[in-house]
Amino acid sequence: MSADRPYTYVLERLNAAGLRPTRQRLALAKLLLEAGDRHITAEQLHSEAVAAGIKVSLATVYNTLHQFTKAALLREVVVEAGRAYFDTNTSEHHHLFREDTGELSDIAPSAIAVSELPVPPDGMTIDRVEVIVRIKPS
Amino acid sequence: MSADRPYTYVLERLNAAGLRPTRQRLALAKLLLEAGDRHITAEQLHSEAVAAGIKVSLATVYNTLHQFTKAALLREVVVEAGRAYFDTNTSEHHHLFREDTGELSDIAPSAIAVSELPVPPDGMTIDRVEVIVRIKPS
DNA sequence: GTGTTTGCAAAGTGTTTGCAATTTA
DNA sequence: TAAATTGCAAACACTTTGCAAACAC
Repeated sequence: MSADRPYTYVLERLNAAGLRPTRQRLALAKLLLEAGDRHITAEQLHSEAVAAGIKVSLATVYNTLHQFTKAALLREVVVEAGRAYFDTNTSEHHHLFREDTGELSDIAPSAIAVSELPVPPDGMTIDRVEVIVRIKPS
Repeated sequence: MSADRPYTYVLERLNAAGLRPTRQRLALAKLLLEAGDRHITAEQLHSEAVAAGIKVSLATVYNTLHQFTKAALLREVVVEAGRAYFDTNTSEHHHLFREDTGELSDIAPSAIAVSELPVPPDGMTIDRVEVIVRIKPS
């Protein structure tokens, strides 16, 4: 959410998804989308929101994250069993995951070339291809 | 664990990891490694073991899976938040994941070419590169 | 015998859900 | 006012842990 398109972008997406622009959703969208590309868990976002004085429950944060994901404002990334990360970068790209800290960052799609993808079985289509580069202290 | 190396392989690995070849560990190893490449969750393996008349608790299955992973008999694969899969194929390869059924299968490393990997930050090394091709009904 | 392993049940995580109260259009 | 949304607490699925009994060497 850059300065020159204040809420229009979010409002459009919410509207397209049939979601009312409530106080909580707008506040969370602001936290999520104003600071550039982010990778965040529900707990982290909830803490941030509370710290910022936004009255919102963890349950609503979870609901909102999933609604935003469905509305294409976010993308879910699975790197650790038992923790869901949400990525504000919804364009095609890959991930670098620091196993010691749980820190997740983007890798530009151009930085990794994936070729010769398998042909999916009949009646199936490729939803997406994820590349996760896992790094750890050497 | 093929017919011509009955328990030697498992015994060696357990030994190398300082793990005693107990009834439970040997039985689980047999289930895991005798049937070729498998992708299995702790619950699934526990069910199989119980069905096969092996007396083992779910806690022990979890412990054993992690010990086997540390001993390089298994590899853990993360494809879904909140569920851990263990792969009996420990060599380098990629995965095809059916999002509707949770079914996981291997993709030969030769089937996907990953190039131009990013250089890890200082003091970090690439632990591994995972490619997950997610498919769903079209 | 001594140290390891097991099993149970309890505790822990992260996430989802039911429902009354609140808010939005 | 009608329908959507929220918050709480309870329920959930999966996983880990503490500790006494059982087992391996």
